[in-house]
Amino acid sequence: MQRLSVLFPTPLGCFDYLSDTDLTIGTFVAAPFGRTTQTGVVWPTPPDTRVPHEKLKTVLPIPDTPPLPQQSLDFINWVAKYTMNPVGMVLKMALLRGFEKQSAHPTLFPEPNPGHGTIAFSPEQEAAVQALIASADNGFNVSLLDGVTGSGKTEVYFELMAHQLRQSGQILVLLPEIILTTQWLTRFEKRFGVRPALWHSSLTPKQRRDTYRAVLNGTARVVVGARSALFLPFRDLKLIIVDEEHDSSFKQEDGVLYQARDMAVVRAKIAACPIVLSSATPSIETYGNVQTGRYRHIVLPHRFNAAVFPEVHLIDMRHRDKKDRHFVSDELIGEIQKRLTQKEQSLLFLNRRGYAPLVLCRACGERLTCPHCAAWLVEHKKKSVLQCHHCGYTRQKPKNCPKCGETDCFISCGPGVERIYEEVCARFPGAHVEQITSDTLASPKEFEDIAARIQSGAIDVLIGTQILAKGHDFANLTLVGVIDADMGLAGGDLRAGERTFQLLHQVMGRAGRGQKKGVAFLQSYDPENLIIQALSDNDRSRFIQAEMASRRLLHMPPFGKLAALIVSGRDKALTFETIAHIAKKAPFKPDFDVLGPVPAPLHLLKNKHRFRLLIKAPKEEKLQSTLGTWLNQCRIPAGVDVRLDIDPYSFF
DNA sequence: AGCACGCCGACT
DNA sequence: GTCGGCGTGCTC
Repeated sequence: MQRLSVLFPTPLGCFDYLSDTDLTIGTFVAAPFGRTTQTGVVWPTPPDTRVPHEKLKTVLPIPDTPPLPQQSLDFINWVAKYTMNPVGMVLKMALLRGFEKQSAHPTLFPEPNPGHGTIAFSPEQEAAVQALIASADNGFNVSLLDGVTGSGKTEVYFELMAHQLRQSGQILVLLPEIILTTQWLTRFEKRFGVRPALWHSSLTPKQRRDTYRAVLNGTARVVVGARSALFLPFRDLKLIIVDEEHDSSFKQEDGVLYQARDMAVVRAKIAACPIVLSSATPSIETYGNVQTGRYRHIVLPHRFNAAVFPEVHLIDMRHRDKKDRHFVSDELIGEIQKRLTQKEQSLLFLNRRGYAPLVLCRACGERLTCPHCAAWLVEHKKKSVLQCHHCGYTRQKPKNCPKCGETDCFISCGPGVERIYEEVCARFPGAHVEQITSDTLASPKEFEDIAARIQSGAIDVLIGTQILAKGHDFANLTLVGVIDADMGLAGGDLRAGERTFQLLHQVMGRAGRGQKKGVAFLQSYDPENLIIQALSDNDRSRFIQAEMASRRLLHMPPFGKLAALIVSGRDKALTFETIAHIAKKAPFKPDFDVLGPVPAPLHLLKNKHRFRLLIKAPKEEKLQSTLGTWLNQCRIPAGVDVRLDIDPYSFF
């Protein structure tokens, strides 16, 4: 009888069990746990001899299932330590509920053929390909593939994938969920003759199971997925690609908080394989790693087919007639008119769902807010409701003001996509106008349908949120209008400038992807702002230099480390007491700054009061161990939740 | 994390 | 008189 440690996908840590047969580390087992049987994994932690032998129960291995590879175990342990989460919670991300049973007719994943649809490269692309291939067999190394929109980055990394496919092993491609679209897959299929294995949120349970198994037994050679694909149990990983590496959706914002792009680099290191980060607007962190020489820089400076980045025009909204109630300026209206005449398409971008972000009483000024969050209710005219975008709370628009009782007194303030839609429809009654946001689209299928209609020319003006910013090229789209370029800059968190630059750059790049030249317009109330200026001059290096300089000055990433501590609870006083107590016990060290406590910008979320600390430390600081020792000295009362966000991206 | 047991308020 | 709220205790 062998005594062994078993880890479950729970925050509990390892439990000791017995086994009749010798089980290797990583074996999946069915273990009696309490009154149920749970699936766990034989873990390399030494068994705890203090647990008396007679308490131990016996596990059985799950039949016909290869063990979790050692590299997966190492990765899970590493991520747990780095993000300061229980190992079991990280294991939970690497397990698939219900994978134990096998499909009667499992989907097979055909081998992608590296020689299928080879294409001719520009000299620039060829050089990039050669540079990547030259170090492909040198074990772990990181390359930034840095190329403007339309420069052919995808084809370049496809070629590296082909090189790897001619040898052995598996390849992981991470994409932001939103660009896992037919268009990307079509390109893959053209190049490799088959579809890759996919991993994203709308797979069916069977697809999930089959894919998980195929990754585990090595028959899936190429897996393309959103961030969670990083935790799939690859048995022989030989290459990782992270496309759109700057994309903020790589940061997981609930449960275990992690940055998939950074963890992908760690995963590659564990696999001793190369990793390529690809972007037209690299993140400041990645750029920092290029400057220090940790990452190699491979540049594709030109658009393919001689297409150029659209000419950008700033529209200064400060000089408008005060009586003008429209949100789309006359200049932009004129440009749309031109496109309609020329039978070309226009895209208006506004990163705000609904009709109006705020509804207030004309009589007393009362703002309608969510009863569970410190947030305004957003008016949705189409569904004729008011909605909280943070917790989903929905209500009808009241007849009377809850404060002063006045009847029919509400005014809608500010624009959302629906309102721009209404305005454009009113201005161009004959045009085909369509709005696209996450709440007008029920499924990826619906998005494909709309994309096909855009492609066919059935739509003249598109109005949408960031769902439109990436993934699809529309050849006849020649005008992009950004309704509120300053929107993301408000609030001023650490990455506001970076996010705005990346998002708007990407949106503007949608114009002129075909043969015709594109134009972009930025409506701004702050046209002298450095970010807006860099965008309008299409001057990325100016933006990067300014951002780097300010981060260096403030000891912010990548020049220092950052962590956020968020304390939340139903009882406001108790929650504040807890964070005050934690703040008081903060270690005193040179350059170790604890800022706060402050109420979180969303100080009430889902009926929980929230306070924050921001921790700033030098780059050399062993942040996790310092935080661990510190928090171990703090008593956390029941009903209060303390979370750590290492390398935070959001500050709400 | 789940899921039990265990004591105090509003309903048939 | 019950149904059910969530407080704390346990899982090898």
